[in-house]
Amino acid sequence: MNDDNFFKKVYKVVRKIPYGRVTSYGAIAKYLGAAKSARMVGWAMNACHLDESIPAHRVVNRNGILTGKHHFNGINLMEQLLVNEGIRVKDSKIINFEEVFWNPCD
DNA sequence: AGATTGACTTGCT
DNA sequence: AAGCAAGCCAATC
Repeated sequence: MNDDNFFKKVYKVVRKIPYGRVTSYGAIAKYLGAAKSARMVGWAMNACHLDESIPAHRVVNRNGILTGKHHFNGINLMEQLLVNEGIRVKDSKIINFEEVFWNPCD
């Protein structure tokens, strides 16, 4: 595979997230075989600003909370995007998280 | 070069 | 039930 780096793998998975769906850092990390490396997923997202094709707003923590919204252009942007995709977000938290959750293994 | 932080998660007490 | 600690790897100070 051309994705030798953890980051590359993360990017690939995140890019595969379907519209109107979200996933969690742990789910991605776990899918990559490093369940404890959820932080690295976050780091990858931090660098995702270099790649506009990565829907980082569709990646939240396992609680469905938009923990990384502070890293976006605007505090509301992330929440706005999710709501725009039909995801019910309230106070930086996804209401129907289980409904919109997307498992990379699927 | 060593220490600290960071968009997290899981497990034990 | 709630709080604290450890683990992951890379980047920054």
